[in-house]
This record gives sequence, C-alpha cells and structure tokens, in this order.
Amino acid sequence: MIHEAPASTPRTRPATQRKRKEILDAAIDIFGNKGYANGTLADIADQVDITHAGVLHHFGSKQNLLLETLAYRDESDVADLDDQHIPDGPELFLHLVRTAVVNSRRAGIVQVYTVLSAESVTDDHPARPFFESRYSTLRGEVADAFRVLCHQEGITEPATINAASASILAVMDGLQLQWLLHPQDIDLAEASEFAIRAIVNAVLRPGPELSAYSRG
Amino acid sequence: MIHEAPASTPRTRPATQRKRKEILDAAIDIFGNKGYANGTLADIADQVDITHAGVLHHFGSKQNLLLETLAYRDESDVADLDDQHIPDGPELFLHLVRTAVVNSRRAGIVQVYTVLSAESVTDDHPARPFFESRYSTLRGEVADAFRVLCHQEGITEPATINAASASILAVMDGLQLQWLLHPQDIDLAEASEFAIRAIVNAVLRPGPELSAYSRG
DNA sequence: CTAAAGTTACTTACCAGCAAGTAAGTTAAT
DNA sequence: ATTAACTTACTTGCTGGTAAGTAACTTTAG
Repeated sequence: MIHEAPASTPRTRPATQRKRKEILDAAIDIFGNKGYANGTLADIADQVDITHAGVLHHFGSKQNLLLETLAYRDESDVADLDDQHIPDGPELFLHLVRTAVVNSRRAGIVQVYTVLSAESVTDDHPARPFFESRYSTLRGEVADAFRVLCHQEGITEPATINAASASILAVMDGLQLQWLLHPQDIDLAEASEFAIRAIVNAVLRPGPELSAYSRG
Repeated sequence: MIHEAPASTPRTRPATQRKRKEILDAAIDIFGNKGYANGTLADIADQVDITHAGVLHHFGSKQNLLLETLAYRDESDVADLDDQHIPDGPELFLHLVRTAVVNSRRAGIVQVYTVLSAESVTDDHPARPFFESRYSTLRGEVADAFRVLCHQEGITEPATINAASASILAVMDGLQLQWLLHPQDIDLAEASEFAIRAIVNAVLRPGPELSAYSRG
C-alpha cells in the first residue's frame, strides 16, 4: 500500500481554487432559488461567466456538483464557528437560537437547505444520504445536550428526549419554510427561541396533557 | 342576463369524473415521489393507462394539473371531517395530534405536501400562492384556538401566541420531513403530540429562559 | 325509435426547446 | 512542453404542448 501524496497533485492552482468557490457559491444560489431538478448547469455557469461545459470541467457532473456544494456549505459553517466544534450541553440550545438569528440574515443559505432537504426525499435523489446522515448526527447531538442538561438539573432522563430532539430540529426547519414564504409575518429568531425554550422546558417539566384543556 | 343552466353542460359524464380522479390520484403519487419539476406528465399518464396528451386533454397544462391536484387533496381532507369544519378552541390541538396519527399511515400524502411546499419557495413556482394562503389560514386558526384557550384558563393573551401558532405548524412539518427520511427512527404521532403539548403549555406557563440553564 | 349531428375522450405524430454530457480544439500558465 | 482551464460544437434524450384524426357516446330532429 502506498501513501497518498498529500500535496503532489498540482491541482492547487490558486486561481482554480478561487474559480471553484465561485462556482460553488453560484450553485448555492441557483439550487436554492430553483431547486436541484429545475436549476441548470447553464444557470450556474452564467453567474461565473463561463459555459456549462466549463462547470463540468471542474465538477464532472451535475450530481457531483450538488454533493460538493452541500459539503462546501457545511465546512464554511464549521469554519465560522470559533472552536471547530459545536458546543455541547445546554450551550447547544443557545447556539441553536443564535443560529436562527444568523439565518434570518441569510435567506439564500436557508433556502438551499429547505428546498434540497425536502427534494431529497424524492426517488433516488442524490442528496438523500447527505440529509439522512445530517439529521441523524444532529439529533444525536441534541439528545446528548438533553442528557447533560437533565443530569445538571438532577432529573432522571425522561423518555421524551428523542421526541424532543427531533422536535427541536423540526421547528427550526418548519419555521424557516414559513419565514421564506412570509418574511414579513414570521420573526424567525423570536419564534425559534420561543419554540426551543418550550421544548427544553417540556423535557424538564412536562406539564399537563392536552386533553386536560378540553373538559373544563 | 341569463341564468346559467346548472346541469346543461354534459361535462358531468360519470366515467369522465372517475378518470379525472384517477389522474389526480396518480398526480399525487408522482408529484410526491418525484416533485413537480422532476415528475412528468408521461409518468402520470402511464399510471392511468393513457398517453400524456390524454392528461393534457383533461387538465390543459401541467401547471393547472398541479393546482387542481392540491385543491383535490384539500377537499378530500375536508370531506373526511365529520362536520365540514375544523374544530376551534382547544379541540383544535387534539385535532392536530390526531392528524399526525392519521398522517403516519399515509406517507404518500405527507410526501406531496413536504416536497411541494418546499419546492414552492423557488422562483415563480405555481404552487406558491397555494401554500402562502394555506399557512396564513392555518396560523390564523391556531392563533384563534390559543385565544379561546387563554380565555378559558383565565389568562391574559400572551405575546407569544403568534410565535406559538407558527411553531406548531412548523414542528408538524419538520417532523414529517425527518419521518420521511427515517421512518424507523421517528415516531411521528408521538413526537408531534409531545411538541404540540410543549408549545401549548409554554403559552400558558412560559417557564425559565434558556440562558437560565447555562450558568449553574 | 332512429339517424344525423355534434361533442367528448382520447391517440398518434410531431415539434421546438432545453439540458446534461462528450469530444476536440484553443489559449495560457507553470 | 505539458498540463490545466476553458470554449465551441455537437449528440442524445427528454418534456410540455399542439395538431389532427378517430371511435364512442350524447343530443337533437324528424
């Protein structure tokens, strides 16, 4: 077995890397605004003043471009983070609220995820594995945060942790969709904070069942 | 002005109405499984054993078929309901939970809404007005239910009602997406009930802020 | 009641446009 | 001199929509 030469391939031409990023940014824009199925390589190519064949030269296929686009977005998100990893414990919940605040200033990014994650459930969609693993990972991280929090508050871990973890990601996604449809009516940051707080508190102190409100 | 003869147009041929419904059912299936942009008239036509031109004969255009498909789904939902209208007051929250239970048995329907609602935020999507008005209406109904509930519980309406209304719809949508991606891992009914309960209780009794958990 | 006339529900055939991908050539940097 | 970064030109396959025809059914006239 041979060591893979790490920097051997002179693919690292500075202008090339720059162009690739340009294309990836354009892809985020187009896939966000038109979807993967409906956005075209020519749309993307136009934005960076090359032809669609030029895009294919860099990324090989449309499908591969999509995958690299998703990976690219993720790594720039991580890069934004101070210390390379998402906070754990109760800090995570505050981090999620901050994320919502940040997101309300970048509709483009929000739209790619909203459109592509939903599109990914369609037949044989190339982005499906990406979103499957993304949600699995995120749910795991949120669940861990809940466990830490319960321990900290001296509460035995309730059975609701899994439902709550999924629910937190769910509200965030669902609010984003409504916000994209009605930017005026929905305050993404405020609503996200309210909902996350509601769910976190419900894990720690369940409160009455819904049926309690229906009979006097 | 002449009275429009109500039964004059013999468009109401029984077999025709049946065929139209067949096509609409097929459209739900195809748009759900492939999206609007990616699903084709030929796909739909195949399922009802006619040609794509036959589908166009009935619906005029692909776009119009989409719109009629969405309307068709809505009216069959209303028809399912005993008394033609969605319950108001606190009963609404229980109704939403029941909806989640029912939905967990019909992935097809869930998938159309999930895929199309997200796709609708893309440029000039024909279904956008449909989903805009749908969410506006639903948020209004949920907000009304909250007002009735607050009055019933003797609480002055808190400022969180709007955020809560959007959040309830949001969790339901978001959970559906995760459930479509991981049917094994997500219990749609259970998680929906948990989240709705959490949000309803948070409106009535806010509980501590998130930051309270981060400093001992 | 029947036959003609008209309408509906399609089919077949076609088109124009687009989209992804390929192949071969051209320019420019290393 | 190579190799990368493209462009131009083309192919292939699909897609929505149209046009024209046909068979079956419905309505109307006599």
